[in-house]
Amino acid sequence: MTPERNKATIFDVARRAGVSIKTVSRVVNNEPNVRQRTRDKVLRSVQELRYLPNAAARELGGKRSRVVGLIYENAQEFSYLNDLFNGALRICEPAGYTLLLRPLTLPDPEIIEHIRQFALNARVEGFVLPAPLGDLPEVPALLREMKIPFAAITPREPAPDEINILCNDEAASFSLTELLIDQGHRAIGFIKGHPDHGASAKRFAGYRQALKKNGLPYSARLVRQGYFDFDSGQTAAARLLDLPQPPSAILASNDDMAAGVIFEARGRGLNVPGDLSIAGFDDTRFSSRIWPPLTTVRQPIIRMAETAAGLLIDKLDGSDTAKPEAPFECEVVIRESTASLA
Amino acid sequence: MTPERNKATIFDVARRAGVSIKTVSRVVNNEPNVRQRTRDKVLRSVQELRYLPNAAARELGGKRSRVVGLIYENAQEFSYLNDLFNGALRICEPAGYTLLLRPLTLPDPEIIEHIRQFALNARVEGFVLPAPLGDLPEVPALLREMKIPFAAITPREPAPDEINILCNDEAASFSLTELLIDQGHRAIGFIKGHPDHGASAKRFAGYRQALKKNGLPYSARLVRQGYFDFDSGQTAAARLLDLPQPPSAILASNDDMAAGVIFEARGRGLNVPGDLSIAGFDDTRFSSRIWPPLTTVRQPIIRMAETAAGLLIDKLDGSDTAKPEAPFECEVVIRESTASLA
DNA sequence: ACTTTCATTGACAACGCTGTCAGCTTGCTG
DNA sequence: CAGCAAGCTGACAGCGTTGTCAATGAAAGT
Repeated sequence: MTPERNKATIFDVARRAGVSIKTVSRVVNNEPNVRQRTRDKVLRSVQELRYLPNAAARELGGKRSRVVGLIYENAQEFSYLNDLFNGALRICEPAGYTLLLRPLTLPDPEIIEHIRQFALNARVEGFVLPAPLGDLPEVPALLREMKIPFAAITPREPAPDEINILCNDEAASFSLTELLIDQGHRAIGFIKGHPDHGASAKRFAGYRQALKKNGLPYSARLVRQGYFDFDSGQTAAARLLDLPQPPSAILASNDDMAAGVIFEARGRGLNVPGDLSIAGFDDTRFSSRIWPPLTTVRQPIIRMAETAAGLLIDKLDGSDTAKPEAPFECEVVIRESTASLA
Repeated sequence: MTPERNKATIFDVARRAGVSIKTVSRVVNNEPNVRQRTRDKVLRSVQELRYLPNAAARELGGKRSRVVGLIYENAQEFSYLNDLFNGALRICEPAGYTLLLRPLTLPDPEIIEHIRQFALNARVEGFVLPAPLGDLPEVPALLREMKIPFAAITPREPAPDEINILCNDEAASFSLTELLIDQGHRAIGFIKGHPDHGASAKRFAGYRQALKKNGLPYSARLVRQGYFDFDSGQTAAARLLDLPQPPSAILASNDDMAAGVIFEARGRGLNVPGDLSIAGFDDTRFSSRIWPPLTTVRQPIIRMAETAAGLLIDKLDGSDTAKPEAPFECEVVIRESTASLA
């Protein structure tokens, strides 16, 4: 347990293994054309000396920084960001990549310049690009111009030649709406998400399809525009509840807005779910911690982030297995904010 | 608007300015002993070429990585982490430092090894060490052994020779308790925080002092151990409310637990704050989004993180102005979860 | 056995910066 | 005006890798 500082260089390893530094380099980088016996010798030497390649020298010599950037909209739900980061980190770290975060505040007229500076300063080799950044046309455009590959997480429209991580938002929204219909609800309010997010349109589409399939009329009066934040959810709910014939259930495009709906309902003395059923999307940290706990949809964000980072690294490492991923499955989580119509 | 890639090296700058690369290096690093005229010439050349020093070369040549590490307990409240990161980043980025995050899951018998590996792999020059990591004795011990300076945020006991960022937890807890007393509450329940957090003891101390100063008896029956998570808050609340003479107000040592208290109270059909006043600590994202919105205490975490990062960088840069910081002020935020006793 | 080919290995020059140290200026002292 | 210190500047050697290319060894074909 000597507290020895990381000291050994490639020369030490080479000498101990009786080979040249170049051979050590080959082994460490998993390059071909090294005899198995030589490889073993070197690996043993590496282990014994606890050799760790010097990242700075590696970058200077070889042009590869092994830095993956994760840019995100700062207004995003924290638990989403946390999952995103943890998932990506779980892949990057063991693969010897550094994961760098960069929050962005939208709207930002200079966003392109910010990203460009970040990419340059941090020598980012590839980006993980979560929604809604992948939906802003200028961001993918910039990255393509800079020839930096990226993995987009739930982009509005998947870019060919790039990595795309999708999930079946639409199907989940469909299921959630059907759940409410099955519970006897006929007038189901819907609060749309932020128009800049690709997910918004998909969730709305799922809602409409479920109505259609179940023979319920679509009424524009029951649909309000929201922006994924608490306040817009509350406002939209107020307007829905002010209708002469208010809905008996409200489906919000995310949990923050659903929390706003609950807030508004309780403020009016309404009983949830007795007087009003409420459902959301995302299963954020507090979805199960508010009263009543929220019926919602859970995305496997950690796994999506892992996959994004994994495919990105594969691409950076050149082991290009370019197989399009199947969409991830969202899961409806039924809690107590929804109930059968009395 | 040429999309020119970052190309210029120190040689290009030197040639254009008609000086040696060493002089450019001096100017870029703000070293002394450069005539003002020369400095200007170089700076102009730097600007014209949009010169950006190559970080890898800098580290390799100079032994300085300019990496600041932020390690944290993964179970921490997301909004706390988010503020922490944003605050630190706001200082690190313009100062030319890279801020690297590393979540840690506690308890972890190998935590020391994990931190050591991270420090070595990422060549971390200094750490920002938020609670509760600063309270684990082995963590500061390791960093001292590795001779890596750190800035501890709200550690249980400030380490001399290190940077300590404090806040007046105790005074805030005192104020919050007095608020309840002023509202007429006499039986005030208290839910302690996780014993590993230094803040827990301070918050508890403030509670006791307020009782004492106002001539109220301290009753151990009204105090329960919690662990900063929702469930422990709910459990503790259940036991307090089961008492033959339950409290009319409950003070939880953080908002997660306070949310648990609300959850439990509502589950029992209690009216908040009519039948039970509830207050928390931290002012997390959902404190104002649950019903009723929570009376709580807000720490200026962003500013604390900024200060931590700033002082740390000063230390790393050698501009050692070693002035002990005054504690930051917490602010009591009064919302609707507390009310006067009828 | 004698090429030819390909797998394996090594020597050495980058990579772009900082540290060291020596040399040149300048300004001041006596 | 010599002498000296302090201020300023530059030449050059690393720093620890990877890329290039040449050298060597082994396998395969004739």
